[in-house]
Amino acid sequence: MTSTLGYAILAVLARRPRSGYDLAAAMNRPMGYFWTAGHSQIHPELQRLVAAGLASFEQVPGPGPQGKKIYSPTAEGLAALRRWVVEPPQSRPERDEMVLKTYASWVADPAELVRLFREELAAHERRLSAYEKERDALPEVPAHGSQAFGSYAALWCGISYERHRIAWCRWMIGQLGVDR
Amino acid sequence: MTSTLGYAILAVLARRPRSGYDLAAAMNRPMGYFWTAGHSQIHPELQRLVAAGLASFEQVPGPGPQGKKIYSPTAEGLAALRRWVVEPPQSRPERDEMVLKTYASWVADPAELVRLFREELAAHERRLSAYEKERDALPEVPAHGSQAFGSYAALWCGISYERHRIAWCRWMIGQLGVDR
DNA sequence: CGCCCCATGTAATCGGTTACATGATTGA
DNA sequence: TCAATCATGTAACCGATTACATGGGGCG
Repeated sequence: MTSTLGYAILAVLARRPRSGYDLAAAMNRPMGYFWTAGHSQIHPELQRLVAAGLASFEQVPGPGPQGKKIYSPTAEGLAALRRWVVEPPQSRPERDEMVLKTYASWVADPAELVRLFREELAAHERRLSAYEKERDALPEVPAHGSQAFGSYAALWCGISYERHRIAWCRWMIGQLGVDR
Repeated sequence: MTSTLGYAILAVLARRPRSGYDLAAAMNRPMGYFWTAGHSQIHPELQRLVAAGLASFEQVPGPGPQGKKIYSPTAEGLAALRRWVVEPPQSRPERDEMVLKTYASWVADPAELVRLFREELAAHERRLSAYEKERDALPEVPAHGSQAFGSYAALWCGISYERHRIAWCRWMIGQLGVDR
């Protein structure tokens, strides 16, 4: 019906109507952990959603040349989101630069590789702390059907991912340090 | 010096010189697990690498209108690859459609969600088996500095990732099944 | 003879990023 | 009055995907 970006926008608007500006801010953080979009992508997509009858807006006074527009999903937009959520995801090809470097790591200097993976390890540890802090601000086991459940489940995935990545970095550092 | 695609190509050619066709095949499997490129992307990039002095080719007879071209990295190309491997990766924004669906899952039907995550779980279990099979074909602990080390370390990451994803799917299925 | 695999290329299109452009409100 | 923040948009560019285009070699 619409692009994945369109559904990402509907997913945010379904939680609370807001302006394109606030939408861009939400897609920076916290949603930016798993989906990002700049305002130059969001504004045209909002126009398309309105044209397709999936979203509507209310013009209210405020800053900016023409005031601001508060967007909401229409009933049709909400129904489309509900359908899209349970559809199988379209597989997009993986592109992981760190794994690519690892694949070619046999040509590189081990000491430099250890430095690289130590930096990577520290970055993932920082992200893990940030995720855990956000999770601890949510109810222990949010009821399914509540917005908090969506946030909690996404954070669970992020925390698990960072732990996997941390374990990998530690293993690499151990391997590279062993025989030298 | 060149694009990430260029380094991906150099990483494959550093293991063994080959034609653009074989390069495309390698980037489909097994390398396609973490980096992909079609032949329509590879051929122009090879021309750029040659123009930049990072790769060279030898024309040999074979099928195709003008025979085939076997590409190799030049000494300069290998040096560039060695430098690139230990540089910090340029952070590309995450885009995970499954997590996006999860974030919006509070609007959807729980029974349909369970079906979705069961399908996802099965797909990750299949991939895990494939990775483990490939890993078992490699030496137990490949010596660092050998090509097998790069393959082994990339597979270690893939296996760890699939396990993380499997744990997440199982947790989601458990959560959605509990209270109904 | 026809089909599949090998082999190399270009063109059109699409999603996303960066840069350009404008202007109102708020508060120091 | 000046700067930061709020606010909305367009244009240029870039990487990647899909489609178009050509043709040789091997095999049934």
